Amino acid sequence: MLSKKTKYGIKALTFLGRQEDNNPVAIASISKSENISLKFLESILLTLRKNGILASKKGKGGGYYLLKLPSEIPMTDVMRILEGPISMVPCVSLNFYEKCDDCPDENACAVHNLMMQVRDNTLDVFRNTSLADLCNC
Amino acid sequence: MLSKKTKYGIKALTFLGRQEDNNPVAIASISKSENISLKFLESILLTLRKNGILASKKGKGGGYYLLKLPSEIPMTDVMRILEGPISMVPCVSLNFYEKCDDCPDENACAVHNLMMQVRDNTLDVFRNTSLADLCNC
DNA sequence: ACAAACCCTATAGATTTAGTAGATTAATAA
DNA sequence: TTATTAATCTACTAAATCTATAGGGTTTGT
Repeated sequence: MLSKKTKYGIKALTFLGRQEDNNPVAIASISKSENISLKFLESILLTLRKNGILASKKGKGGGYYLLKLPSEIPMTDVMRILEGPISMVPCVSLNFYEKCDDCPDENACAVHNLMMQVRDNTLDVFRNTSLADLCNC
Repeated sequence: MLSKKTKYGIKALTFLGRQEDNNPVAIASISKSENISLKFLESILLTLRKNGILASKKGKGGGYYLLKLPSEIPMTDVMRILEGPISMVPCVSLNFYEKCDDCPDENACAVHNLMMQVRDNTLDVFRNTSLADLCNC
């Protein structure tokens, strides 16, 4: 299941991507528009900023804005930052690999081989989708 | 992330599917072979039985066995029983649909549309894979 | 009698989803 | 220059839910 953190994060990014200019938008403004708990959204935007997706401006007239063009933000990046690994098991993860302790041989593991396929398909979707694609729908 | 419940369940099913005959196999036997906590496995096999995948026999020589041929058990069924919905958000789920309370219009929701694609791809994998496929690897 | 599944309860730990309180920074008005 | 206000930032807390077991007793078939 997708966490609300990720869901809200994507919605916030889409909201920012749909702005005409790229001026800072206050958290409260996004929070109201997208029905997201303000303080929760605050922490989500913070992690997006720390990971190079967003930038922020403090003080009056401040807020968050995109660091790149929506077309230059692939959903793989967003998903990995917010949700973590894209694969359903660590033993097939590209960026978060971890060996299973209960599994003597990965290549003989039914779960491993099945989840490889799922990962490949899911990865294809995220790789071929940028934030810009989400903004136009 | 795939829960251990699902992972163990698939491993147990694969183990059963690889048996030459379809005689009952004791939980303890599966537990040892696949390195799965006995009591946890117990509850997993129980839900698989209640959902028509497995049958059981009590007493001496008893255990669990498959109700159908491995080739007749699609992974969609297994996943839905053990893991629940295949989609990452309830609002794109076929079998576990639920409306989002924060979302006024599903068709305009970026998350919704993205997750539809992911669901379709994942579903394809599970639909085209039966337990028999997992047993041969 | 024994061996096996069955069933019920509890629980420690992790994760998720926030809420609360206050500090810091920057623009603006007096 | 100073005060005010609007905003982000930081840290702590907390409720709720989920996960992965563990324990113990019951029932049923051989």
